[in-house]
Formats: sequence, C-alpha cells, structure tokens
Amino acid sequence: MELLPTQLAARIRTAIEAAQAAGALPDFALPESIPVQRSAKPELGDYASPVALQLAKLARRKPLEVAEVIAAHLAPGEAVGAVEVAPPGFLNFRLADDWLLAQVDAIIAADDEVFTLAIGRGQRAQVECVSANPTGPITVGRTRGGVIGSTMANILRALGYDVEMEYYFNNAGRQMQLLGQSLQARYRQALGLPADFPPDGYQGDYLATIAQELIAQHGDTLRDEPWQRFKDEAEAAIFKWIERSLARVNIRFDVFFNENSLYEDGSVWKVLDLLEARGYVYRAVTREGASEEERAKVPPDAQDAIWFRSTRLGDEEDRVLVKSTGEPTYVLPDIAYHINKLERGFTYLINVLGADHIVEAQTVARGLLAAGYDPGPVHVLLHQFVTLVEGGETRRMSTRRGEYVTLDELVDDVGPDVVRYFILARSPNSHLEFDLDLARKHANENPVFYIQNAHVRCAGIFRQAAEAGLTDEDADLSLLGERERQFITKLLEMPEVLVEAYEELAPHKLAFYALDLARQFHPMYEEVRVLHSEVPLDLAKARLRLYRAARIVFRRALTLMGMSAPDVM
RNA sequence: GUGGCUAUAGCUCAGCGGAUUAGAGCGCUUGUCUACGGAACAAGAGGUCGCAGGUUCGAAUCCUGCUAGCCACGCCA
Repeated sequence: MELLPTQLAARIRTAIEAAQAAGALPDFALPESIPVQRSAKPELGDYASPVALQLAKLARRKPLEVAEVIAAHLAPGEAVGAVEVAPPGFLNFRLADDWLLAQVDAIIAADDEVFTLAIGRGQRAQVECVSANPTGPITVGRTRGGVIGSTMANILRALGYDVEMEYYFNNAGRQMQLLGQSLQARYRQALGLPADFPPDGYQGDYLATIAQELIAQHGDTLRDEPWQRFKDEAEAAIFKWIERSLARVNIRFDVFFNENSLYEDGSVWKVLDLLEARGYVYRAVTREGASEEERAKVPPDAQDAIWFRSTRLGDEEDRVLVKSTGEPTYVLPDIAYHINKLERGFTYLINVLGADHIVEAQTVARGLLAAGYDPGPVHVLLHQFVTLVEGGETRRMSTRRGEYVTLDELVDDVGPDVVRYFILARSPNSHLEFDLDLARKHANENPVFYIQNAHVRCAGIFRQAAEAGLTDEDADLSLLGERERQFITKLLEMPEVLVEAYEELAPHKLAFYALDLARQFHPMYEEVRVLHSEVPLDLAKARLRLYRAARIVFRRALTLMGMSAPDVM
C-alpha cells in the first residue's frame, strides 16, 4: 500500500502539470517534493497541502487562485472525497467515507501484520546495538541503545526488511585483563588468601558474587590459576547476565560478533593492506603536520606507528591504525567489521551508538570510503546520555567504580514496559534524565498504562460481547459517526509514523503516536458504547467491529515498541 | 580552544517552515458518571518557545552572534 500523503502529492503534481498544459498556470519548474500534511483541525479536512502558497510567486498569481486552479485539475481518486480550497491558499482533502470504512476491514484482515509495508521487501537489514564489552552488568545507559535499536529493528521488519540484531564485543585487551585480575583477587580474598586487587580494578559487588559461585563449584582448586582463567569465567558469567537482563526488556540478538574473529581470519591485516595500497597509510612517530609541542613529546627512541590519512577525507587529524607497539587500535578492526557487515549482504545497516562515539563513527565511514566501499548503507543513530536522578541528585555512572544502576534493578522496580516506554518516549538526541524516584513512585501514573488500558478496554468489550452473544459479523460500518470516523483516520496514520521513524531514525515518533492514539480512544470509549440497552443491535455490531480494528492497531503499536499488550490489568 | 547535542507550561518532554487560540504526560483547580475494567471523562489555570539580530508571503522551527548546561576531542574501546 502506498502512503496517503505520497499518493496525494503525486496527484497534486499531476494536477499542476495538467493545469500548465492547459495554460491555466504558467510554465515553471515544479518543486522536488510537494508538501502534504495532516490537517491541524478536523474541520479543515484530513490532509492538507500548502503547495499553492509556495507556488504563488512562481505562478505570479495569488495563492488562493493557484489553489483553485490546482483543485480544478485534480483527477478523482479512490481514497479522496471532497477537496476544498481555504485561505490563504490551502488545499484541504477529506478522505472518502466508503474508502475509510473499507480500511477498517483491511486492518482486521491484516491482523498482526497490519500496516506492513513493502519498502524493504527482499532486502536484508541489520541493527547493531548495545555492544558493551562483558565487564559488568548491563546498565541503564547501555539499555537506551538497546531499546532504541530493538525498536528500530521491529520497525524495519514492519517495513518488510529481513532484520538481524547484532552485538559486537571485544573480549581481549586491557580492560578484560583488569576484569580477570579483579575476579582473581576477589576469589582469593573470599578464600582468605593474600590478594592484590588491581589499583584501578572493577569494584562492583558482582565480582564477589561470581567468586562465590566459583568457590561453590570448584572450591579452592583455582587458587593458582592465572588471571586468564578468571577472565574467561567472568566473561561467561557476565554475558549470561547481560543476555538475560536484556531479554527481560525484549532486547534479543541473533548474532554476537567477537572482534577477535577479525584477527583470526586475517581481515584486520587485509584492511590495512587495502588502505595502504590505496595510499591512505603512512608510518611515522607522529602524524603528519603535528605541532612542535607534539613532536617534542615524542621520546627519542620511539618506534613508528601506522597512520590513517583520514585528513584527505575531511578529518581534522589523521588517526592511528597500528600503535608503535605493533598492536592495532580499535579503528582498524572497526573498519574491518563494517566491511564484513557490508559483505554479508546487508543493504541497510543501523549502528546505534552513544554520543561519545561520534568520532569513531566518522572514522569508520572514512575508513570504508578509503578502502573503496560505499558507506551509504551504514546509518548511525546517535543517542545522548542517560543520567539517573535519585533523591534529587544526579548520579554519574561508572562500571569500573561499581557505581551504576543495573537494568535488572530498574526492571524489578518499575517493570519492563515502563522501562522501555520511558526510554523510547524521548528523542534519541535529547539527554534522558531518568528520575528513579518518579519511575518508582508514579509507576501507576505513567502514560504506559494509559496506552495499555486502551487495549485492555477493547479486550473487555469483547469479553462482554461474547457473554452477551454479540458478534461483529456482517457489521454495517456506515452506521458509525464522526467521532469514530476521526479515530479511523488516526489509525491510518500509523504507517506514516513508521516511515517517518525509519527515515529520520526516530523511534520516539512511534511512542508519541501510541499516546496520541490512546488520547483519542478513551473519550470515544466513554461515548461510543457497544453494550448498552439503548444501542440498537446493528449499531452495536458496527461499533464492535471498530473496536476490533482498534485493538489490533494498539497491539501492533505496543508490540513494535517491544511492550506487552495486556487483556487485563 | 575546536566540534556535537540541548535550552518550549511548576516538572518531564513533543513539535523543527505553514492556517490569527504553541501541544502532551505528570502536578494543580473545579466538575461528571449506579452502562463494555475509573489506571476514565469534561472544564480550567499555567508559556514574551534562553537572549539579540537576519532570511521568508509566513520562524518555536532556517542563518549569524551571544549566554548557560552536557558530551567528545588518547598510540583506551
């Protein structure tokens, strides 16, 4: 199905061209896109276009006249009923009633697949998010990326894409060594053995918990094992927690991709060769064009590092690919990883990252370009930070220091649906202040319940209807009134919202749409009764059918947001 | 210092070029209902959209400058 605004824009374009051909409008180049928007008020119709206001200057006519000429040349179409011209030059469209009512049946026929589009049909998409290294329990900050990512994945699926969720991690390196040494120390401490806790080791209680588990399982037999063994144990335990915690809020992954595999299969070095062959690499102790100060800091015996000449692609400074120690920085495997993604055949990739990773994202894009790949399919969805506010105080989080609020704690407090909605109902690039006291105290006053209650009420109607022996078979929808009609147009807005969320990488639009829909639903529910002695049977049937469609759309919206659609509360 | 994000109602936030009254949730005030789950509905108070210029038929929305807050500027990932 084609989106209504898209259909209308095409019809308007045709009408303008027809008017020009007929000499009713002078020849001028049409704008690339014809604006069509939802009307501000119901009295003004369902959709509107201000295109005549834009064209007035080109046409050297008054906007109102231009609008009238366009209206006169509009060909009739199935979805649109009346077209009106309103000052100062708007074209107002009202959807045709018979078409509108037919959509209710279309929604019911589609059921769980309602508003599935064909935009991504036959294409593979991938969403990468969370990607936290397994050094501790998943925090609220990381959860934001996961909620955003999983919702985008759901939206992509609704647009017809075949979608995979992926988690990229690194289980080598200094941080993991520190983790292994920290656990080793906790283990020895628990056994009353002398232990050296690393000065900047991981302070969280969870390592003591893992140490206890190790003792329960192995006694003191691990006392002389090297830190590597403890690293492996910590990693396994932590990953298990992470997966389980994320699954509680409906974040699930198809693939866990280990950075190390890029070393094992040689692709890291292949990328370096590729960049070198294309002239983007040089060896030096400092980057080209480094200041005197920087040069002065280099020790006289310094070895060469290998540099990426990213400045040639607009970067502020060149980046190190391989340290003077011979070890690559994260940049090189990151580029290799993205090449790997592209070569797996994904045509649409979303990379959900915290705002602190912006430089990394830019470097990867330049790396792809330098290596001869098109970074076009890679879409970076940056989100700002989450700060937790508790007792009126902002808490800064640090996994290392053991200062954090875990996802599990939060879910225990307020439930998975509230966690998801709180995070989702915020634009990714606005800072999220998660007020713990409010989330706990007012869990029952949350918009989440307002939205879910709409679904509950629909379910309630059907329970009662079943008892009363009422069905919506052979319902005559033409008996519905204006309020119901308005609600149907709101239902039909959902695919437009999905496409917007997709194009703008803005999953919060879905959250606001769902709330909006609920705001139209509840007043209608009060007035438009199904089971009441004064409601005639055929009217009750028509209304029941409308509520069937409403229920489907609420369930769809909630499910896409990764939330539950309860029948009872 | 450079770059990014943010600044809209008491609080948390949408809106990011369009229709002489700028929206929602929460909170506040006042009402409604012996009808499908009241976690409801209705009415109301509350905002010079950070400040100053500019562009446009039209600006909360675009541009410039300024102010304030957060973040990034590593041979860490």
